[in-house]
Amino acid sequence: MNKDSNDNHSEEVKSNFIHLEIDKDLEENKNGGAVLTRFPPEPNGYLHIGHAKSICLNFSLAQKYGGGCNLRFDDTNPVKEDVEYVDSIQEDVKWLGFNWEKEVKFASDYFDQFYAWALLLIKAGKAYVDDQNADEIAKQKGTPTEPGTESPFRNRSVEENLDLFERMKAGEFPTGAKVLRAKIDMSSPNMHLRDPYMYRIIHQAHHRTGDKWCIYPIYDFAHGQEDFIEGITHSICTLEFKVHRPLYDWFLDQIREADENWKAKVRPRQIEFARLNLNYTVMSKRKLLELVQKDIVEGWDDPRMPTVSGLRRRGYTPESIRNFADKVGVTNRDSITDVALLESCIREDLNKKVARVNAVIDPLKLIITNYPEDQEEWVELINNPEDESMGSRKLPFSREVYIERDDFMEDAPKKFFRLTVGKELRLKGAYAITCTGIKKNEEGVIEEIYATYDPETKSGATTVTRKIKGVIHWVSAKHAVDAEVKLYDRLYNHEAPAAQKDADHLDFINPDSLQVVRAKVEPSLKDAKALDKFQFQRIGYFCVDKDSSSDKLIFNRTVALKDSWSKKK
RNA sequence: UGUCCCAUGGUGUAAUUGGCAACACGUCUGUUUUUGGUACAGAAGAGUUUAGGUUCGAAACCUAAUGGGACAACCA
Repeated sequence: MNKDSNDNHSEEVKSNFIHLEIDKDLEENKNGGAVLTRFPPEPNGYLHIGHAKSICLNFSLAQKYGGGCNLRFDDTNPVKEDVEYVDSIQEDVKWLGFNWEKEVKFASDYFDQFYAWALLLIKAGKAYVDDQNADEIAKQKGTPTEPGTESPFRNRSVEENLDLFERMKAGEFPTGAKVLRAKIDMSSPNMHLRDPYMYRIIHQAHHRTGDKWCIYPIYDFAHGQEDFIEGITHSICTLEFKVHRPLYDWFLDQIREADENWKAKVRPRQIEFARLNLNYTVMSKRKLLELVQKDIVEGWDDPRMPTVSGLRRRGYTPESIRNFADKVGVTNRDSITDVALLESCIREDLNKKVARVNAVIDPLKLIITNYPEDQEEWVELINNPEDESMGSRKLPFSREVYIERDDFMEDAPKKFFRLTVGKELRLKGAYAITCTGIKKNEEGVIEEIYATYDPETKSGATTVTRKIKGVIHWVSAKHAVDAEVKLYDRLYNHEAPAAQKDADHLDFINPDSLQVVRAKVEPSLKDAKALDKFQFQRIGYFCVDKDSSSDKLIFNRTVALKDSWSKKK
C-alpha cells in the first residue's frame, strides 16, 4: 500500500483528548517523534459503523502526526475466523478511503515470537501449565468482591512447565486439556491479573498457518506483543479494555525484562475511547450475525444493516461516514448518538454531488386533455441547482404523465400547495396545468386526473408573469421506465433495542422496515449502474442496487429529503 | 456487598486547563427558491446530576451522595 495515496481526502479533524495525550508523548520525545497506530479487527464478521469510527480515528491520527496506521488481523482464534472476513474487511477499509502502511499484518505471523516469549516467561517463573478444566479454573477465579484461590499446579518446576508446554505445542494433549497461565496475583482486585490465560490447546486448522499450531495465544498474550513487534506507539481501543491495560503493560514489561533484544524498545501505550452507539440500531457482531442467520435481513450488506457494506449498498458515501465519525467526536464516556446525525451527513454530501431526476414512486396518471394526442416535445431540466457544472438534460413530455399520488388531494386545506380540482400548478420544467376533474373506480379510489395546460407557460420561454406557487415532478407515461424502488425505514422501532432487560432485540423489529414499490422513472435512468446515486426530485436520495440491470431497475432509498410538510399534518 | 471509569441544552461534543457555557444535529419562525429540498436570517432550549468544601472567582480542583458503565469467556 502506498502511504502517499493515504490522503486523497484531507478533512480537518476535530481535536480530541487523544491528541492531547499524543502531544504530551511527543513533547517528552517518547518515541523519537514517531506515531504509528493500527486498526486490529478479528476476521470473524463484517465491519460496522462503529468500526468505521475506530478506523477514521486511527488513520486520522496517523495523518495528523505524519505517521502511519497498520491494518492488522487479530487472528488468534481459528474456530471463529475465516478468510471471507479478511477480504471484506480490507475492501471496506479501502472503500472508506484509507491506505494502511505497507502490507497487511496478521497476528498469526508472530506466533513463533509469541511462543519464544512464552518460554522466556516460563523460565523466569512467571508462567505455568495448568491441567485443570475451564470450570475448575473459573471457580478458583473468585468474584469481583472475593479473591481467588491458587491453582494446585501453580508451583510446578520450571523444567516441568517447559516440558509440558513443549508437549502441548507438539500436540500430545487434546483440545482443552491444558492451558498456560501467567503467574501474577490471585487476589488482585483486577480480575484480569488473577493468573490470566496465555495459551490454550485448539486442534483446528488456522486459515493462514494451517496445521502448524495446535496452541493459540489468548488476546491478552497477543495484542500487546503485536503492537510491540510492529512498533505501534499508540494502541487505541475501546473502553472495555481499560481493565486489561495493567495486563497489557505487565506482559510487555516481563518481555522487556527477559529478552535482551527487546529491552530498549519503547512500550506502546494503550488509550481507550468510547465505542459508537446509535439509537434504533444494534452494534454487536453477535446480534448482527443473528439478523443475518435468521433471515430478518437479506445478508450482511442489507441496506438496513449498520455494516459498512450495508451502508455502501444503501447509498452512503465514504465522505459522509468520515464526516460523521468526526462529528460524533472521541471521548471516554458512553453515549448514544442519534441516527439523525448520520442522516444529516449523507444528505449534506449527496445534496452537492448528485443529479436530480424525475421519478414517481406512487404513480397516478394525469391526462392533459388539451394537449394534442400524438404530440411530444423535449423539455430541459437543470441537473443540480447546487452545481452549475453538472449541466442539464432533456426530458420527453407528452399528453399523459404520471404524478405522485400524494401530490393530489380532493379536499385540500388552503396550505396545500399541490394539486386539487380547479387549482393551477407547474409541472416542473414543463407547463402550468389546471386540474379539471378526476375519475374514481367503484371503491372510490382515484384512477385518473384530468387537467388542461397553458401553452404560454412553458419553462424558460414563458411570458406569463402570474405567480404559480405549486411545483411537482412528473414523468411522461409513454416514455417512463419501470423500476422497483425499495423504501427503507429503521430496522427497529425501539430506540434502544439491545438494552432491554426483559426483551430481546428481535422483539423490536420494525415490520415495515422495507417497503417495495413499483415506480415510474425518467428514461435517462434506463442505463443507471450499480451504486449510481440520484436525488429523486422532492422525494429523497436513491442509489442503484447491486442487483439492478437495465431489464429490471432497482433503487434503494438512501434517505428521504427533509419534509416540513408531512410534519405539519 | 469490591475495584476502576464516567456525568455539560432533547442528542453528540467544546470551553486555550480557575475568569460571566460554545458548536453541530434536532426543534420552531421567517426570507429566497420552478424541489414544502438547499441557502440565508432568526428563536426557543443547559447555568454544567446533587450536597458540601477550596478560591476574589469553579463546568473545571477536593469530599461525599446519586445515577450510568466496565470487570469473574480456554472471545476479541
